[in-house]
Amino acid sequence: MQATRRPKLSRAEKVEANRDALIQAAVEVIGEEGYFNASIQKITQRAGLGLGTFYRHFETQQELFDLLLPVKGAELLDHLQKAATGASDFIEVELRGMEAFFRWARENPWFFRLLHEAHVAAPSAYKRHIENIAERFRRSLLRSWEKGELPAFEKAELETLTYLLISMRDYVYAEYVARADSDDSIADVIETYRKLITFGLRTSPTAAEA
Amino acid sequence: MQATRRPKLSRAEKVEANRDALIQAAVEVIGEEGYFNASIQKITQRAGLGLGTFYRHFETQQELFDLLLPVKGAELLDHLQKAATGASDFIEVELRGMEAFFRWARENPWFFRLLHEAHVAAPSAYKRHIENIAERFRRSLLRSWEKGELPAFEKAELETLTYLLISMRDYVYAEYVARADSDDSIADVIETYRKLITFGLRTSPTAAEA
Amino acid sequence: MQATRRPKLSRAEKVEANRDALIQAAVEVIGEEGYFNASIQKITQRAGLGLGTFYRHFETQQELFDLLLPVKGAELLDHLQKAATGASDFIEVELRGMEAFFRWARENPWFFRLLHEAHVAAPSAYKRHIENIAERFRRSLLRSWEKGELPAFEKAELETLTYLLISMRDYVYAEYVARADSDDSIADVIETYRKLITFGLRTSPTAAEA
Amino acid sequence: MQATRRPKLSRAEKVEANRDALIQAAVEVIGEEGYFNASIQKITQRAGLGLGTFYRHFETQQELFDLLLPVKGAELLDHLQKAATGASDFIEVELRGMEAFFRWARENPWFFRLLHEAHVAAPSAYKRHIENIAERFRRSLLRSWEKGELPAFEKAELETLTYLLISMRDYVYAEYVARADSDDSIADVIETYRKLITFGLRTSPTAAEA
DNA sequence: CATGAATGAGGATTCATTCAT
DNA sequence: CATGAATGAATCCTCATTCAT
Repeated sequence: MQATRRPKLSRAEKVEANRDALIQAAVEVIGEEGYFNASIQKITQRAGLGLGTFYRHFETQQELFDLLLPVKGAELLDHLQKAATGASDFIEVELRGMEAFFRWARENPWFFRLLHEAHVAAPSAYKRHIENIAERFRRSLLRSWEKGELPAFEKAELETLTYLLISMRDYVYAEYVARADSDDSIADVIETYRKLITFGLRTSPTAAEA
Repeated sequence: MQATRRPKLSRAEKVEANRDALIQAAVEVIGEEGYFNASIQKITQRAGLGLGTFYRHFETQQELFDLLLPVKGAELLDHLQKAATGASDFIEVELRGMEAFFRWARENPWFFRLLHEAHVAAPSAYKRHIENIAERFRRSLLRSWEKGELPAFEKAELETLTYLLISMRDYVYAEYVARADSDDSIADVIETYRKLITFGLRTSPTAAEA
Repeated sequence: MQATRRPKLSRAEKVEANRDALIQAAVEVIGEEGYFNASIQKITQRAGLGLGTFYRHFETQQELFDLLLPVKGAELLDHLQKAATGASDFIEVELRGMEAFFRWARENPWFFRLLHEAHVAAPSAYKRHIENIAERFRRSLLRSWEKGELPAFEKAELETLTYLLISMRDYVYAEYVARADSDDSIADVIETYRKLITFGLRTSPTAAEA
Repeated sequence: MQATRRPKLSRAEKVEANRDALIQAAVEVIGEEGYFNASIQKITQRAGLGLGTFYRHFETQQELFDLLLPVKGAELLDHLQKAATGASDFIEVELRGMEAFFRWARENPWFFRLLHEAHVAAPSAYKRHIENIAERFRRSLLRSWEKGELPAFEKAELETLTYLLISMRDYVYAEYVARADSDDSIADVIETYRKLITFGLRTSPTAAEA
């Protein structure tokens, strides 16, 4: 808010700012061209820094790549955390989180490429990120299960359920990005998702809710 | 030493054989080391051919990469086609297909890496492959829907349903690969999957089936 | 002598010729600028070849550096071999070899830098080369010793003698290079060397020869 | 904690101390890793100073490198000076100097690498150092010659003799370093050296001494 | 004077692609 | 058609040096 803080940056703050600039630049370059084409040249150029500066902050290119998803993923999860508070049951939590994610993804369009290519370009980071997500999901599912919200499943099945739901969600997210223009159609996708996780394929809602 | 039919290869057949050898070699190298490390050197070496021969069959490396998933994916789909015949409803078709896939994946361990890295390394091929799969899925779902097997959903929702189910299935497949050793645990994963798509999260099976 | 053999170079001969060109180019660049400044860029440029061609012949820059002294050293030793034949005693062998070396060094001015910097830049090659030289020296000394030409020394001392003589010779060589212009002064250096190894410091020639 | 004289350092003394620390650090780093790997980073780190401080004392890295051998060589020569006093003839001076050097080299193990790599990394310093050594040698030889100790040589030959003897001595030194463990074998090397410079190759000691 | 963050020139190496044989 | 030698653009990384604090 205070517009004129710029000259107040101390030495250490500038270092930190450069590091952040490099991370943000990397994230954007990867979003546009993929990990493979994200040369250090391109990253430092976009950050407005000299090539050599990169190596004052990261030992290797891979070190940075392995950092991006954890850092940016944590920012995302923090953001989603807030959105979910106050939801009554698991499905509501899930659908609210989805909406919050959509808003966030609109501002951070590089995120999907960063995430998906990490599977190949930064596998350990990818696993860590998925595990972070799964962890929250798992806890959320467990709470619901303990309240009796998941009558069809045994406790031991929650683990598998976690990953099945994450997989679907990932698809819905991808669709969201693909159809970023039309808010209508994405609403339909969410609704179909809601029905599938609520009632499954076979049961007619009316029968089940009866 | 055994002459075994070698001289029977006509000129054109030899060309075809070399092309196939390159495709198979590529698929194996990628399975072991990923697209990024699948240099043309390595591919031609494994195919037992000269480096330059590659360019007799493919204009660029990317052209081959873009070919692999469609070619190998089609082989897979042919294989699965047969397994599904005779199934009575959608869920049975799906579960039978899964089993058939597991058998096939055991013999073609390179497939998952080929598939997943294609998302990054050969995006157009990836999309085409997903589209091929979706096409069959969609038709299968439509048939079921027409028979009234999916009472909760409208016709327009089948498209979304297709991708949601593919996403989950992909996860189950990945789990299968990860746990290649233990057949037990994978059966549990399938069972959870079956319940989720059959009844959803909320409904207790007994209630629904009643 | 036959001026028009050039087009007769077979495929394999051209490869060999390129390899030789790289070695010769390296040797010259090192002679002029030292190992440290002998970048692959410079070497391939002087050889009239593309940068990448280097790596078809040598795995790394160090591999080439480790090759140079052995290769060129062997050429030198072959050259000296011939010059020594027919000499009667050790000292005559030594002095004749020196002259032959001087003639060779005039045509191969890069040799000294190649040799001396190898101590730092290619230590293993350096050791091998010194050992090659020592080997011949040692044998030559032993033959003389067996003929009673070295009355002051026991057999066990020949090893040390070998290296002491090599050290001095190296200096005389270095002087030769430094004074490449004047043939007179180098003759004086040789003469002083001859007297030192013949009579030592203390003995007057006349007394000893009496 | 112990205040030991630290506060006594004046401004100028502190500057001097830093400069000395850099020189000593450089000498040690070079002794361990060679000139080529003696980055300014490493040198300043070992000196316990900031990287930039280097440039308060030396204009360039090369300037420091060119300083080291002269500085440390002078320290060595001062040390040897004392050892030689009282020797009666040239050969005794020489052998006493050798022993003194061995003792010094044991405490300053970095010296040989500093010296030998200087030939490549700091050629002008190398020449200056050799010249310093030669200067003392030359004077020593001249004194002996004037006393008639070198009957076989004319005055003009002393120059060459100087360098021949330095060369051999250098070899004996190198051997000393290589065999740092065994005092016996080094004594044998010295003895062979003594005989060579005393009697030459041809003369039997008894005959000559008769 | 001391510091260390920033810089970018320079160098080794890889690999898709071309082309003469 | 098959081959593999030659090519050079592109990339990562190092490190001496500069300069603002």
